[in-house]
Amino acid sequence: MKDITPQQNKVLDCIKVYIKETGFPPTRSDICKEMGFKSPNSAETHLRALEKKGFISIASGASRGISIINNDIKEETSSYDSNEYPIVGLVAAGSPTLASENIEKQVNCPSNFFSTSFDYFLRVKGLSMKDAGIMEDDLIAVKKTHDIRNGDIVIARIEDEVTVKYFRKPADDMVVLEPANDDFNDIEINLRNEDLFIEGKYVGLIREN
Amino acid sequence: MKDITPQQNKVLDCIKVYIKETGFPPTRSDICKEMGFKSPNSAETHLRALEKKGFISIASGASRGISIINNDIKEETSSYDSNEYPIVGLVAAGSPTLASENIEKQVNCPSNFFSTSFDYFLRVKGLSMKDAGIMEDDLIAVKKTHDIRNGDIVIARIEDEVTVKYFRKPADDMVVLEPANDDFNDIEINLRNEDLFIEGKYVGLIREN
DNA sequence: TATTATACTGTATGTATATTCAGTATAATA
DNA sequence: TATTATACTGAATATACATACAGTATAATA
Repeated sequence: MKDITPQQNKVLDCIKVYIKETGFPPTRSDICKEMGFKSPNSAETHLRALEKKGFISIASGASRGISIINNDIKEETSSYDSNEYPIVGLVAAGSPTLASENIEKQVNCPSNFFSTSFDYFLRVKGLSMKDAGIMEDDLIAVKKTHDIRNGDIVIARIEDEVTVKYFRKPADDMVVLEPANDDFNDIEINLRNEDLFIEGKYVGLIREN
Repeated sequence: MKDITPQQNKVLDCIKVYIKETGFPPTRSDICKEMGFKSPNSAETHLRALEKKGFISIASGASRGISIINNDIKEETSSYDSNEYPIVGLVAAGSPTLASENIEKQVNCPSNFFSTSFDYFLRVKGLSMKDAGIMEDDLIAVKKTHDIRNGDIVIARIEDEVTVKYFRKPADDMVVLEPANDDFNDIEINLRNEDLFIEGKYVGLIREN
């Protein structure tokens, strides 16, 4: 993308405004009216410059054949910084895959809703994290990551069993998954014998009453 | 909005696709190519019908002057049905007013985020509702209402003290506010002697970790 | 110093395009 | 049964539009 001149930027803006207001691009003549030009060729040369620099494309022969080339990545994510996030059911057994059959529904949520970004929601089953304020049917926001520290609440999978627990690693070959409920016992995993997969990290919670 | 015929719907779709692909609306002739018509008047009459029924508007005299009229309410409410909601700090004493000095910040949140609509977020202080999974610093979504049932979690104010508790009304002149934590005691209010104001009802919760 | 990019006015022209008019035919409504 | 809406073909035409050509002027590059 080459540098745009202030005047070319004005023309580009005027095109964008025109499209927003009418639903279709302006003619050379329309641009002249907006910009105060007296010759359609003024618009034409600006359009050719904008095309050359990659800001627009011009359909040859077609009237109003201007289309804005959107290479502004910010634009797409900043204005409506909301996304559809899948809710995955935490079934007693099985990996919480994002395959459509496991997705309860999609919810709209601002992507900066929690200070940490996240990838999906998991519906909690069971009360093993009750004392951490995580109750049955709560939705926890999960960030897919392997950057886990002691004390983090993680979504872990042992064989086919998915669980939400506190993470602690007392030794290189050992992980302890601790519930936040006295009625449950710690899960000790010897990494030499057993397989442990960390699906992600708990970064936030949503509950509906 | 009148009924659209299947053929008119096809034409409308083809216009939408054309705009999506090119960035500008089609001519009558373009529509003919897409739809297989042999006369531009076929497109013209469909356009007039679509205009009459309110699906598009046609700019007279302009080439490619078709614009899609978006009266799809679903579209508007599902995509960007988001609002700014204030976060009010639950101070140990004082009403959680929406006056700006009490507003921690505004957060963007889809207004249909919880199945029940709500008016503001309250930042929780203390652990009196711990066993209900409401922890210190959680944000609870509050709906201003006086429609309270036994067992609802309410935001109540006694004199200048605001608190979140289970609501129970064993008699006409008595209200019991019950914590969800054995370390705390029930609050009994005799409505004849004491003033109780119900600020609203707890309808949802958000926690950030 | 010559060249190129920017920034315009002004005129001209072929064609792209909207739009009207004249028909034909079918199904739905009053 | 008459009327209206739908769904087309086919031709004609005024004009909306892109686009090229001929200039003028200034600032930036090579």
